Amino acid sequence: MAEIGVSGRVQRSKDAVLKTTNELMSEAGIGGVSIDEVSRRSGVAKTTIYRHWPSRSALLLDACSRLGARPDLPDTGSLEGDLAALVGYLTEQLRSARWPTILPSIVDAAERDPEIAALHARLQAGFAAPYLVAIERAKARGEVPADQDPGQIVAAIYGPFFYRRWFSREPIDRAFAARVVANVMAGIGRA
Amino acid sequence: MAEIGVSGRVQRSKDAVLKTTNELMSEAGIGGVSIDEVSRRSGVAKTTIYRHWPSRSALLLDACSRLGARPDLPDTGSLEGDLAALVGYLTEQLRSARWPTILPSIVDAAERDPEIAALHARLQAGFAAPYLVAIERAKARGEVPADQDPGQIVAAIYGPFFYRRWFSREPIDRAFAARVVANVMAGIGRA
DNA sequence: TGCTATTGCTACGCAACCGTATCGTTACGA
DNA sequence: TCGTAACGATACGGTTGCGTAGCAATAGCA
Repeated sequence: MAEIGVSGRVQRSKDAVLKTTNELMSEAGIGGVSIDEVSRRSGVAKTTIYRHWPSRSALLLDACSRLGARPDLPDTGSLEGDLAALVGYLTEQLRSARWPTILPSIVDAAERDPEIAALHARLQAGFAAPYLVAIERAKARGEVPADQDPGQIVAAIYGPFFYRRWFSREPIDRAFAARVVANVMAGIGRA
Repeated sequence: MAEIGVSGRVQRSKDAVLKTTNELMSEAGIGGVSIDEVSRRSGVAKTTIYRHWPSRSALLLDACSRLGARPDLPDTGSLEGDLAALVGYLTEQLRSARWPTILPSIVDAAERDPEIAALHARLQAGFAAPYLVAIERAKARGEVPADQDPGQIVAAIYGPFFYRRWFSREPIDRAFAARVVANVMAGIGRA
């Protein structure tokens, strides 16, 4: 009987496959990942891969679902402080993390594949969550008018960052981040 | 001698191929376009396609380079008015045009393919241009402080729209558009 | 140590796609 | 009308990828 320990043989194989899959995704996009290549690179036999995932898309789904790293929820006492912290983390992630390279693939696939769309929605919710928490707290403190749409604020923050990262491809530094927050705060002030 | 008229035989073939390529791109993404399928759907023989484009990627490049429709440059006399007009056009495009379906593919490919990256940069410049013109005019009128970074403003506008369209997938209506412009104007006021 | 689940290896069959070659057939301008 | 450029149809070779099968090797628990 194979009572699978946390680092049993199965786990080691799975980990190796998932790691290689992630690397390949960031190098070649989702479309550039093939089981044969994952097998070659990871050293795990193709047969074994198919023993753990029923199909290519199942593996990709699995690998993608492990992407979003959550930031610690900051609680500085003011919305501006919380946003500054969150945005600093985002700036760092966009510079060094691996998911920014992969996300466009997911967005593209989500445009047509409903399964990927569902996955994307989950990731998206994870991204937005800490901002929504910060905004709700600010509302509770009376810092933000109750009729303000939180989604609008989140869009005003993430939007410029994502736009720069994937569309205009301009650099994203602290000055940029600070101005995004300042603009958002100005917009809230006048609501 | 084949003096190619505007609607010669060659042009008809090319047009049919490009049209089909565009349809396929919006249905299946760039990665989902194959020459065989384009040939089947368009009725143009594969051989003929290769007579006009040296390779698959050449065809895709060509098709993608014909994407961005330019809006008329508005000139309402105020930045807010110009932005409202431009943003109204953008809202309409995001709802009904075909390029929003295709652009994620381009963004994804641009992440790795330098040729697509160059194409993407050209498209991007076309998108940003009318906004930059409006901002420059506003600066000339003294409506916007001269030290304001135009790129920052463009990001503050496009960002939320693109974020909603491809990331949060929330609806984009006139109310949303109006609030984006209002936020931007508020941010400029405090610069 | 021995038994069993798990893995590796090799080899398939099948499909899709790229890009080329050949040759007969059409459209169209001179 | 007639000649040539452009096109269509078919076939091909090569590559890559998916997913499966069969069997030998191995690791790890009992």
